[in-house]
Amino acid sequence: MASLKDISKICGVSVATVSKALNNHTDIGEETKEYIRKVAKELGYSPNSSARALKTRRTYGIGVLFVDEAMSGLTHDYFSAVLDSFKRTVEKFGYDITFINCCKERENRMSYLEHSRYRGFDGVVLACIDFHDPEVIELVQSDIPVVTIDHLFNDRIGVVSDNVGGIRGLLEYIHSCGHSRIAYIHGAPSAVTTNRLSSFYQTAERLGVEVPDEYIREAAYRDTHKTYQVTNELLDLPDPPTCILYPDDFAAFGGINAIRERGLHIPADISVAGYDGIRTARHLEPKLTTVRQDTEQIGCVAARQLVSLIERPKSTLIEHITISGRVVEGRSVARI
Amino acid sequence: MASLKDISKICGVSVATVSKALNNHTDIGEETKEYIRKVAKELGYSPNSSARALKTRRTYGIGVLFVDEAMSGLTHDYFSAVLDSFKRTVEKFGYDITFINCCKERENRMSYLEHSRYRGFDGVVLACIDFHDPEVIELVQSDIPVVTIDHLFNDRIGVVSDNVGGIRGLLEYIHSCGHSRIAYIHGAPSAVTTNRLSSFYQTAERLGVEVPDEYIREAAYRDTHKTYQVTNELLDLPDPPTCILYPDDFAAFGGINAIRERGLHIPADISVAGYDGIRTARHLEPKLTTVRQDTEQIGCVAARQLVSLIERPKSTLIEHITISGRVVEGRSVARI
DNA sequence: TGTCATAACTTAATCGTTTTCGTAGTTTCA
DNA sequence: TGAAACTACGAAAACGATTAAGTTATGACA
Repeated sequence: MASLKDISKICGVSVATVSKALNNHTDIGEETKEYIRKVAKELGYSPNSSARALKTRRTYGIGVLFVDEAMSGLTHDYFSAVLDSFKRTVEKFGYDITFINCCKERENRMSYLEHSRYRGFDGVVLACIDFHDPEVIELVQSDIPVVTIDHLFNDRIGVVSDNVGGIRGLLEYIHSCGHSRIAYIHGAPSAVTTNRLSSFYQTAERLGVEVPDEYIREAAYRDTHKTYQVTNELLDLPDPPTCILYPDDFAAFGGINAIRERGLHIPADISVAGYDGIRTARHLEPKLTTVRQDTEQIGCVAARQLVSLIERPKSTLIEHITISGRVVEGRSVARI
Repeated sequence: MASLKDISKICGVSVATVSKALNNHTDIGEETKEYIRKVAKELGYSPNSSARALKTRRTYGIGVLFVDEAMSGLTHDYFSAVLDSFKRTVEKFGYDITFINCCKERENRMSYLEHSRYRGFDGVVLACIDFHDPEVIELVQSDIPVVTIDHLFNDRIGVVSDNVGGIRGLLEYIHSCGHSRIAYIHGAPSAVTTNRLSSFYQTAERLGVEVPDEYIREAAYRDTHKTYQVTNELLDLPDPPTCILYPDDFAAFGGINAIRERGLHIPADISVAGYDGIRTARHLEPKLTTVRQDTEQIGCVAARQLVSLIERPKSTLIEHITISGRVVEGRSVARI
């Protein structure tokens, strides 16, 4: 409530002096500063970020855009972990995060870019979204500093999980366990999916593992119903796989349920593997063999890159950064 | 980038006219409005929320404060579900949410209240936090509209899950399955814990279920290690329980692992129940018997109350609202 | 002693909006 | 026909902060 003007009146100095004193400029006397700080504290003064932003054109606000096909919102295990790390990191630099409004139903809503301009975000981070959406493209191509997660644009900074390496490692591990009939239920088409899928084929070929077409099935990320269904289809094949890879850990639960409903046991009768390494999967039986994505690192690196891009645009390299995950050996893949 | 001034120059009218035209005031001619709107669109005009906030003293921003003892941040299943619902609801009313900085390690950080004033939040929502923290109290007692979740203050709006009814229903169900040696591993002391615990004792007494002191143990919410340990203690008792209640679903996983390590089966050898009804628990085996909290409703009601408090302070009742959950019958409690 | 640098302020403009209070010009109506 | 009422717009002040440029007073130095 108290403003610089209030303090200036009490202290008998100009508003400018108060501003400079509180911002610790060098051209204000030490005792004056002390006095002003004391009065400011007494009045419970708190700066007004709106006024400051208006003048300095910096809000210290970062916009977060996240939409996944399943509309999980904040309940998305992988994203919420990345975001939490991102948040903690930018907060260290004095930034706050605000969500870019993504409900497309409102009449008279703003586009992502309009919303970002309205709020004056210093930068935005995009994750898990439909990167073909014209509104997303518009935002990415704008002059607002942007970092994308899990999708790359030519001339923008992007942080991706090492999907190629992840699938490679996972497949190598499964192969080393003695499996050669390996199915892959993958997620809906996207850059991530493409990378994982081609890594799957490539690695399989290198290992000499044959991949029949009917072993490759499309489902969707975080969709337990689809994986439940597709798993049943795979199990009904005349020559069913001995191991099934799922789009992610959560989606794997759907497959696991399908398997168990048939009275089959994991991994005795069939092996399964997930992807992500979500927290919950670490505490469950059978402990899921999966690729743990380094969400902490992804969020942190994305944050540092974005802050750097905002504060030192000239000296910030526009690069694509890959964060490697690691294969987590659970108990869901049998050695045969 | 374009401002009202830019538009006013091109249109040959005053800035005031442009402002009023774009805000659809009645004292501007229809054709003038049309023209101004057209030019605004051509220039890609977007209002500046900072300037608007400075003048109107309304940011349409809502602060979110959330800290739990396990520092789960956004990865907290229960909270993230509530928050997601809260977010969707306030967005419908034109508000955006921003996190109140909660990392207490920074030198020179702002208190929760200072941060809220700095950002000029129109209101704040508090959840799952340590309500004894002086900073939290300071924020709650301030003049900023506030809604608390899962904790009640006398003269503030609060939305709580019906913990008393939840535990009652759960215990009644378990009792109806034939159990009478029921242990309760509860969370760390808090209002929520107190309610659940007293409901447990009350219901047990009404049902004629005896509760030895050694059946009531303290662990912590979302802490699988503690529940793992305490579960072992319970199982080592000369007269172990036939059913164990856990602080929440996630914490239950720790107990489940302890049980399984002893070669015991759920629910054949021992029954367990959780609390929360988190998404993941719906897809797991054994499907956990639990109390599903209505996170959708909690978030939505909290949001509506807060918006009402902001926009119609006089006519908004300061009330405590209880949202009831429901017992979800899984397969983790045996009928004996 | 006069000049000049330095320290410690102040003045005033500005950021982009909103809003109150005018003020012309036009219409209505007795 | 003249007063009253409208219509459509403009002038200007404010919101709270920052900052470039200007202004004193003081001390240093040749």
